[in-house]
Amino acid sequence: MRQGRQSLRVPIAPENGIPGGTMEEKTLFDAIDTMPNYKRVTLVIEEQIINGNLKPGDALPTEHALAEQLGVNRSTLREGLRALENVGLVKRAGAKKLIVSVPERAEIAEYTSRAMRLHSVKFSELWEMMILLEPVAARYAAERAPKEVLTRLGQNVKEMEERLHDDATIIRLDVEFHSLVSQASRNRVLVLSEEPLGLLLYSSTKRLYRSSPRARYRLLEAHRKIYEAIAAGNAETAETWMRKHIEDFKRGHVFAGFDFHGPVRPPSDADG
Amino acid sequence: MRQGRQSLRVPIAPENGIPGGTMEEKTLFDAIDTMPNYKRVTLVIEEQIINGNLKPGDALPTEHALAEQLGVNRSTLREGLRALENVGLVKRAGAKKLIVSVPERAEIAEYTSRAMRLHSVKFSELWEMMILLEPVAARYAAERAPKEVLTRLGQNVKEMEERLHDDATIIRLDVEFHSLVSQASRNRVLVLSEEPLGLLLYSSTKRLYRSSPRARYRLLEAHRKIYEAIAAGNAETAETWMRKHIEDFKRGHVFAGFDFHGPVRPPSDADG
DNA sequence: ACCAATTTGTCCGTATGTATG
DNA sequence: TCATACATACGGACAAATTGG
Repeated sequence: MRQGRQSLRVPIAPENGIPGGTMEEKTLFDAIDTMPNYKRVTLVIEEQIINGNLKPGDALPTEHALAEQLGVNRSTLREGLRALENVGLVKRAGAKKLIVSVPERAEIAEYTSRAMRLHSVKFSELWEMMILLEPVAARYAAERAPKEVLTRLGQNVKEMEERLHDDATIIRLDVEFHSLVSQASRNRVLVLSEEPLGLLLYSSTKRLYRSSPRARYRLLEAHRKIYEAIAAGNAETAETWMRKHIEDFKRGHVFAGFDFHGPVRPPSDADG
Repeated sequence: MRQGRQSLRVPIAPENGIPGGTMEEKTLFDAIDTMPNYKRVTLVIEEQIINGNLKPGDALPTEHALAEQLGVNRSTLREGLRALENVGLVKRAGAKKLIVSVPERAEIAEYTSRAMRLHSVKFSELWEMMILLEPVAARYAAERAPKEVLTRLGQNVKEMEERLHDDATIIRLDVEFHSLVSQASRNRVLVLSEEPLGLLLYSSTKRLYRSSPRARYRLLEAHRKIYEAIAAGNAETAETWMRKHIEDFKRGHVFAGFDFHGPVRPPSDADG
């Protein structure tokens, strides 16, 4: 294959004179590459981003220019770009040009939660992680929460008070609350580990609050206590309440008849 | 744009009669879409995978067939496919056909660790997460380790004994050891959260063992103790030793003159 | 082991809507 | 307003590799 003879002029892209065959005549030139050019495009650009030659915010050359520089056709180049785009390493800035970017929290969380769902992780696995992360996040939050996150946390609680009977909203707020707590911990690794959990639980949580009318009051009360503890800088209390909250969540889950050791349900239908 | 008038024949792909403008003349047709077709291709296929209509292992139709079904040009379809390929949702099965797949542990870890690195997370953030996850992983491992993982753990320790002075190897084994412990915990969420940490620490760990000759002995000793505790089913001991191990790691790191609150270094040079 | 059909990888040329100057 | 540049999208083409007889 490869009609146009010009291959990528990149460090590791040999001219590939020997068509990647299945046999080896000599062990001299043992085995190598044969990687579609579109993939090489992805790799070289990715590399430039990772090693810092291309920094987030930098605008990429036009497709035409890039294609010419790399010595591939624009179609080929585009295939390579799409791959990067989908991973969040490049992004459109104004319909026109592409800029280098860093995958954002939300994207990462979505990617991870999807992966977990596809692996059919069990509710128990998820919960074990929650009971581990959330209380500590609350503790750190009480110790270090930035003012603006604290403010948003307060708004979150208030909004939940006001819209306590709007199912879709309280679940969104619930996920957001926990995300905010982790953000308040000022530990981005913690945030990136916590956020996918909320997304994964989205659907089962929805079913929970639909089936148990009193659950939402307990939810609100817990959030309020946790928020107050964090706002007061009381690490112990924040952690303790969060732990209770997570344990309560499990009880509610089991009580509502869900299988603790069953797989987390896919978000299937009606999850706007 | 969009020369060929035929848009995707998918649930949520409206014929898009109104060119996506920036103004709205009526609130009647409020706002929507205007999404490149290649992206829709990505989304529809992704959706089919997530909701289970396409199961891992299933072979996708040929590009020609797919393009026809979706009503787009093959080039467009390919762009959409590349995006999926890069995220691990589809994969090549023998140069010819694409099969649906689930992103594997390794891929997910790589993606996540790259994202964390691009976010310039600090060593302190990483370490806080380690001191949280690793001891618990060790505890669970002691309680539930499957035999084969236990075996691999033993092999890991033995191999480290034998190749204690091969820098590249001990670091690989170190990362592997912790990954194995998390796998032994039988909690895949834990695994997916733990693995990226090891990858991120790769480079700084390497520098650590180069600069501190005695560190590797402490490393081996700790791994041995942890392994024995896990093998004996002694949860307390396993957890305790792991905690010591992680704290020791921090001490070594600081002692070697690294900035605890500095960013984790990029893997830059020489990281085979 | 060879041939024929299929499929992928790659390229070219072109049309069109949109944004920028 | 108009011209230009650029991204999206299409159609057609062909070489190489695979697959099935």
